[in-house]
Amino acid sequence: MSKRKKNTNWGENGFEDWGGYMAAKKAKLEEQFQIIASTEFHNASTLFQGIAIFVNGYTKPSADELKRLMMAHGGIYHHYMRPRITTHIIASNLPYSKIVMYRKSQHPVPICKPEWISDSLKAGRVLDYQPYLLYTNCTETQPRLMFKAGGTNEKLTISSNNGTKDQNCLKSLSETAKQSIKDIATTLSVIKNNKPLSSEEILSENDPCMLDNCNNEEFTKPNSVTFKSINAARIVSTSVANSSVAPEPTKESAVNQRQVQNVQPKSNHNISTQNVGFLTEFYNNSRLHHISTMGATFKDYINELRDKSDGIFPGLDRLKSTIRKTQTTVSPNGNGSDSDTEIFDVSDNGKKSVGNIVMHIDMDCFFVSVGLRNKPELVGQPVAVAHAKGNRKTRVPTKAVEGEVNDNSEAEREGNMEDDDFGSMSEVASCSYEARKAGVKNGMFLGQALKLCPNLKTIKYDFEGYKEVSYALYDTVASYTLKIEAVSCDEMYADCTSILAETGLNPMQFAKIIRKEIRDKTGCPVSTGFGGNKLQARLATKKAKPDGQFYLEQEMVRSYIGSLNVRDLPGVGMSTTHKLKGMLVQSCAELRNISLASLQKEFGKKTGEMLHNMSRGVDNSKLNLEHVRKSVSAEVNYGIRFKNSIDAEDFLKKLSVEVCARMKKANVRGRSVTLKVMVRAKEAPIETPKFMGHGLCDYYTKSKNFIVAVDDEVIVTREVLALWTQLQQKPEEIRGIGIQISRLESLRSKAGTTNILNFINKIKPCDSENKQRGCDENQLLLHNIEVNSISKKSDSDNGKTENSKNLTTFFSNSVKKDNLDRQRTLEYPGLNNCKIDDSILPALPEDIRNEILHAKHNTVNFEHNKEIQQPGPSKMVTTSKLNMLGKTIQNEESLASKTKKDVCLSSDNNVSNINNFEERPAYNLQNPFMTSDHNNSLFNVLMESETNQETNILQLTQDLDEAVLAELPEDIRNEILAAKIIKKKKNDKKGDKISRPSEALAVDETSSKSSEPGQICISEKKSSGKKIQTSQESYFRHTKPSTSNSIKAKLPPIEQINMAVLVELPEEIRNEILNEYRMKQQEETSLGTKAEVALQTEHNIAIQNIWQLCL
DNA sequence: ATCCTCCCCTAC
DNA sequence: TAAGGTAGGGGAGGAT
Ligand SMILES: Nc1ccn([C@H]2C[C@H](O)[C@@H](COP(=O)(O)OP(=O)(O)OP(=O)(O)O)O2)c(=O)n1
Ligand SMILES: [Mg+2]
Ligand SMILES: [Mg+2]
Repeated sequence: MSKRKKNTNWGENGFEDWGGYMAAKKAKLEEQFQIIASTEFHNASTLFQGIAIFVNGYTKPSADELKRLMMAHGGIYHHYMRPRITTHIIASNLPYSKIVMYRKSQHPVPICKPEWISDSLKAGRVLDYQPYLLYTNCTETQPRLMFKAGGTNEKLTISSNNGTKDQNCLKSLSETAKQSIKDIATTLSVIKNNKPLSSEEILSENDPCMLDNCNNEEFTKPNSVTFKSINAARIVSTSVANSSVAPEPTKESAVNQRQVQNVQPKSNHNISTQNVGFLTEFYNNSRLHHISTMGATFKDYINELRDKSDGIFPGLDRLKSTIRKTQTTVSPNGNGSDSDTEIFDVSDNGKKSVGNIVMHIDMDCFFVSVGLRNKPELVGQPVAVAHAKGNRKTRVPTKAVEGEVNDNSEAEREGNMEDDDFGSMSEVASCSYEARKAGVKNGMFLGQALKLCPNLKTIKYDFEGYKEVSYALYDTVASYTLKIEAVSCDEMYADCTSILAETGLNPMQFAKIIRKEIRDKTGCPVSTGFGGNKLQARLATKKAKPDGQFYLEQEMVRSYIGSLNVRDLPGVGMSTTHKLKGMLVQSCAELRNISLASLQKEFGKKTGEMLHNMSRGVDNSKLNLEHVRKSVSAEVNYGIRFKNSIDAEDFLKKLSVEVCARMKKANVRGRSVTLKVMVRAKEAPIETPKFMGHGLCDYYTKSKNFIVAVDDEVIVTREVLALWTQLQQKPEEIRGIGIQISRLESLRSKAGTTNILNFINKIKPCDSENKQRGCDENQLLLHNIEVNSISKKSDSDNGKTENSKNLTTFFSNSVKKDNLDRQRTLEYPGLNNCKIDDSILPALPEDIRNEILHAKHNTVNFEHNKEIQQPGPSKMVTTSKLNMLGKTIQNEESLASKTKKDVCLSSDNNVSNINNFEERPAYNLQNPFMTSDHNNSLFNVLMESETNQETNILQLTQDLDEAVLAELPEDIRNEILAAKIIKKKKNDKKGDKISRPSEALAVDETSSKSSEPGQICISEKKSSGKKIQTSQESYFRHTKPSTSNSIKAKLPPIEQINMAVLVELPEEIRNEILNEYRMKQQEETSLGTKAEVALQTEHNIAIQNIWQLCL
């Protein structure tokens, strides 16, 4: 087992600052979102008027869906329990402790199953909730746990009360099942200890047993109270053979099998992609996923509140009236000694009318504070939130864990851990201020944290709790103002200028009030900072913490900020700090001594200026009040272990579906998809230091553009799989996968391309080039080549980033390992430098082999050879042509070959696009081989294509379906569409009647079943691809087939035409299309069929309106 | 100049 | 064991 690389790069105590890693990624929300019905809300129903629900925990339908249902039918949805306001709690499963809690609350409300909502909806009236009460007869509808005992392999299974067996239970218990375990355990625990356990703890406590075999040491712990309790609770234990345990035994990876041998009974953690429910399980447990999605949630939430705002701010109004009352009762000279009245003493304020006042507010050690709400005994102690308990090094689990807290001081950990052995590699999400005194920091490995603070207690996550507290936080602030910029789930900026002006309070007074309010509502401490701008406010918060407040007044700005370390400045992280250190700058005061010019030279124009300004407390940025999302992504870099490409593709599909679900949820579509894979670095061990982590990796990205914004999972999945194919990575080496969608367009009218203004604005004034292209059918072939790029970087555990060259993974995978160490770089297509072992050639696919052989014989020097010899500053290696080949050049990275690493292949390297993706025959057929002018073999292929070009084009356009179109570069696609219109027009003139929707504008007839109308996906690639196109253009310029003249096409309904398509068209063509529709509309109008064009979505209505304007 | 793409860096 | 995600700002360097 290799050790983590030391963080030699970053002196200081660097490690904790990196948290041990570079940022990594994950993705995925509950698959439950897929069950969301596409409920339409056109008719304002008042079915649920007067009902205000709070959804607790996992439900089906999901909380999200319930929220939609309530809002659509006149009900109210509360994000957290609001005594006296919430009328019903909705839950499918609730831990006993929570039920008790709710029942003993001052204003108990019924706890109903979500079916009450859905059934009421079905019935069209609000049904009596009595039959839907949760736990009136507890086990009635709950699954029952079947604990299979005996033998060495014990598995939990569940059987629901109707007797059907959960097929997946062996691998991963359903949410409800887990909940049931919690419930029972909680109940019994309450009975035994007279003290309820939190659901998180119980679940976590039992997780290893639930998800794994039950020979887990955890299970044999003498004090495994909860588990024994469960056993006592009619949970049947039965023995299950391994083979029957794993529905897909073939999915056991080598790694897992090894583990199976080491750890005696077979491991069946739902912790890698080898397991069925992995994605959900992972996301359910990923703190980073949770804080990310919660961050997005609250940004949206603020937008939503602002949209719906009636301009009334209850909190502010209440405050104002309180102040008025106080003013009348308290003497105006403000000598009241009582703090409560002092707060409202406004008499001294207002004299110094400062400018804007920004408040920054941030919960103190958020996760810990939330977790400690019901563990008062731990307040004041060093506490950390982490998944593990820090017992990794404990040989004998002698320690009795009383469910709740893990007191590590009593744990018997192995004595001296090596310097770079951190013990538990579970990460500390948040730690209390007591722990911070010992040097513990957020993001640190638990093992290291324990070294610094042996008394550290760990507590479990409570994601539901975080969300509730966050909502309370946001609602509270939002009751004073909506000039809020959400930063994260525990943090925001608010412009308090008007609040302070209206109330007459000074910042500290207001801080006291709002902090108290938040603390009362949430039970968690919160700190606030005030200043003249965001920067000052945030730095003030730093001083305020913990549980405090601070107003950084102008006269203090300079001295206060000067005393700070540069690292304290927001935006200054490890890298910047390190660079500054090299400039002998440590404090902000020292930073001020560096000239603006120097800073800009070192860090770039804007960053330099930022540093310059920040060191002086200057920050001109405004609060970002209207947040607009620019990308949607999902990635997982944990637990990724593929045994074969089926595994990999399977996961890619799931992840694709996930990003699509996120797009839909965010009401956006994207025009670009990027696949990122993390690949085990050659020198990295197969088994990562961190359990199921990604370890030291290289990573590759590859992207594709669509012509029209897309959120269809079929399209996205297909493209992602195509990208995956092209990346040509060994599935076994993959350690992380990410899919990002960018170039978003909002489906809400905002500023997408569906807006007529954008439509018009986007029309390029100079379309001469467009015309030229529109007429040049040769481009069809020329452009029909995917030009993608692959980039690679190295990612190391210690966060140090080493850039490396691109790799032809194909070769890297094929070539003998020994050769890999040498720089048998395939400098493509300058293959004269290639050091490919000839012995591998026979193993290559014929076409590739031929290509290589041809290339090798070609000794012409390419321009890029010069570039290769120059150590350029570019760390990026663009390998467009190679990608098209489906291969990447692999330049073996070595630290010694820094210059080689910086090779930048010029983009006139060409490559054929050998893409065997079986679902796209037409595409493959039409893909010419691309080549440099010097590459004869490829040249010939190209010429061959060219020979039949005209025919091909016609075939292409005739047989075109969406799948094919999807693959085409944007330009080509436009041309095809345009050509079809033209053709159609010609045909029409000959007598063909225009009629109904058809394939013409690409809304495929063949795949419309799976994809939404108007979604057209087109692959394209710019940047490096452009050069290729250019060279090809010159190549084909001599051939100029007439525009298609035998294309049959019908006019699709207006609503199926996406504006984005039209926008891209040359004006000439666009006008023709518009004319067509004018004609059509006249026809339809005269026929009275116009009404048939019933548009259902807002989107389409918008489009229709646009058309009304156009026509 | 200004755009675009592919990154790196940062924050929570 | 362990759950290393996600979004945005901006720089480099090439295309226009
Ligand atoms: N590396 C990190 C940093 C933060 N978080 C989570 C847990 C934190 O509680 C929450 C909020 O982050 P903060 O930066 O606000 O940190 P805390 O709230 O924990 O402490 P502070 O009092 O410094 O705000 O985000 C995390 O999981 N991993
Ligand atoms: Mg915080
Ligand atoms: Mg925070």
